[in-house]
Amino acid sequence: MLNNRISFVKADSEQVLDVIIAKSNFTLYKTKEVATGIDVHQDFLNKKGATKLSNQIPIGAGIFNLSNEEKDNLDLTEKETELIKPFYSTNQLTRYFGNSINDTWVIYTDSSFKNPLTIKPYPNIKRHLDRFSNVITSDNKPYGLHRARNEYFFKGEKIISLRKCPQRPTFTFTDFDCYVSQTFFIIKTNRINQKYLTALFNSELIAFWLRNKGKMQGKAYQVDKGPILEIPIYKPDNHLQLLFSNVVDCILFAKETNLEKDTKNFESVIDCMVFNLYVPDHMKKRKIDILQFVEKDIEEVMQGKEFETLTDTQKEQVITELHNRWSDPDSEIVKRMNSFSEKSPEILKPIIEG
DNA sequence: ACTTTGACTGTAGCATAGGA
DNA sequence: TCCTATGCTACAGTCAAAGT
Repeated sequence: MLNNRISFVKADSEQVLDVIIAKSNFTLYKTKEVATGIDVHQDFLNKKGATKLSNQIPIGAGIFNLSNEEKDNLDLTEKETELIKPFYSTNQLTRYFGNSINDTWVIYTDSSFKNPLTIKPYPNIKRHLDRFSNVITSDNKPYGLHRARNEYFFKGEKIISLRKCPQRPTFTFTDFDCYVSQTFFIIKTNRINQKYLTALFNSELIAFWLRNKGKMQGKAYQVDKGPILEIPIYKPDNHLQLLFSNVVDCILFAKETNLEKDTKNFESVIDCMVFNLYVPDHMKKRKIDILQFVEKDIEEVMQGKEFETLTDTQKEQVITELHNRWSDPDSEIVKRMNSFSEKSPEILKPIIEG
């Protein structure tokens, strides 16, 4: 019992969870595809540290993290700039969308910087860190981060997962270099469409699973590595992954361009598409399956093209048109979505209302 | 030697009490 | 009645013990 989580699950929910788990056909690799963020230890000077340094340096001064201004003031050489990486927090990383414009940087020194000789080609960074040497507690001091992690995870396409989510699980798709602290986990895989996976993880169905089978801290989701690895992932065929990916593209573009601040409509459709993936026969029998209608709408509106290949104007048109269709109370999709609880009291209702 | 995670600390924002 | 002080809570961020 010692290392197992205890969960208290209502009887009707238990049955639904069994259905979800039975659908799982994909598992993330424990070390190759999921990792925690950087353990910086001293990001900015805190009160205790300032006292230790005889209050010669103000509280809040950057140590391993730097503001734009602090970074500029260091007058770094080109070589030194290679060590400075863009650092992101919850300010930039939201559900689905991450803003690539960062306001904080990290001096990304790995464990090789435990050897003081390694810092030689970086004199300005050395001078900066030397000012704080008395407060740096890193295993890799004087110049290395405590845990730099495998840099592979911070680069390119990946999903950033917020560890503590007060409202609902928060997964961010990013395609730019993105260095984060252990506030986050990083999921990076090429075995499944990562935009599809972002949609799935952000969905109501997975939130339901995490509430019951994951870890909670009061009302907050604590999405640790264990729960991430145990999420019952269903990997559909490429065609369906692409369908989800196109809807995610709409959300990302809308959030990026502030086209439509509220993308809740698209997110709800994704929630329902996920239901359809996990209990297709059940929904079809009750005439509340929606995937076929979503597919038809997307095909009509995008005329068989991929979202990413459209011009910005076309993208805007696509989003407006889909939004119109998916918020029209007379459309088949919306009618079906609104009748889930009534038509499926034994499966969908516990998820939606649980 | 490195990773995970429970528990701790700090703090923003809100509510309430108390004083002018 | 209004303003300020204080307390409370929820969330965010930090750290080091325990685990691998």
